[in-house]
Amino acid sequence: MPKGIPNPVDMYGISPRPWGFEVSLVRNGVRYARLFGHASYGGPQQALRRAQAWRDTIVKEHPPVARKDRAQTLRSNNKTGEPGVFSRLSAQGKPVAWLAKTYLGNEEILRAEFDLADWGPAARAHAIGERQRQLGRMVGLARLHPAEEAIRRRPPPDDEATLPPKRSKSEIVRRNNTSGVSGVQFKTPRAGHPGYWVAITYSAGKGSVSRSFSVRTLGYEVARDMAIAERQQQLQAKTSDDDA
DNA sequence: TCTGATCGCCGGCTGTACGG
DNA sequence: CCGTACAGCCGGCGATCAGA
Repeated sequence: MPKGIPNPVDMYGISPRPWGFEVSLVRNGVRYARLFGHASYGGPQQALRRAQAWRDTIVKEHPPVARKDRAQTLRSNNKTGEPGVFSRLSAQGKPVAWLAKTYLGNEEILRAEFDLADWGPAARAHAIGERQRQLGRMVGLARLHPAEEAIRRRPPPDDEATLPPKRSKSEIVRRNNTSGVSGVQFKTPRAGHPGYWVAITYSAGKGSVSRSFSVRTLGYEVARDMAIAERQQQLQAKTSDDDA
């Protein structure tokens, strides 16, 4: 998707990633971003639905500013101190008239001009008053994306609870995992060796703890099951340490 | 110990709206 | 018609973590 062109409605604020989806929205200069990995949310479809649900809550919690408010913020290039009010100069650089201008939409731009020749020094005040009347016709919120308003009106989905909860990193079985259990590996140090099962768990700042279960003494199945049970214990020790 | 995957964070680029 | 601000989209960097 090229830059600047809005995403399709379903994908508003959502960028596909090789590993999942990224949601990124900006409201009033504040950025709201979160990542939804395939692995963490139980597959591409579930990750996308989680991403869309989170995007929708952000859209609902942070509606765009009212167009009327936005139109009244003073810009850095404003010279008159009054948004939407400016003067027209003659070829010699002398003020000829005061103008009030308000952009209501593509087809409707309000303009009023107060010539100094007709109004004298009151022309500026008239332009300011006219600008206020013009703002009275400006309604609605700033348009951010074709999908934005529809999302804000949409009721929350009722099936969100049926989606699987987010999994922690240690629960994720990686694509290159060969045992089917994260943190559990089967190792054969050399040809002819019957091999052994290893349970290994990493904790930040404390390094890894691991324990091996020999196939020669326990048998393949028992060694594997014991390694899986050991991994469970390692995860429990890790999370209880985190709580402490 | 090395390598690769996940993912949090940040900033650049660009289109649109709007003032001048 | 041009300049500016804002917001969306995109991509990179680096930390964390687990597999090899």
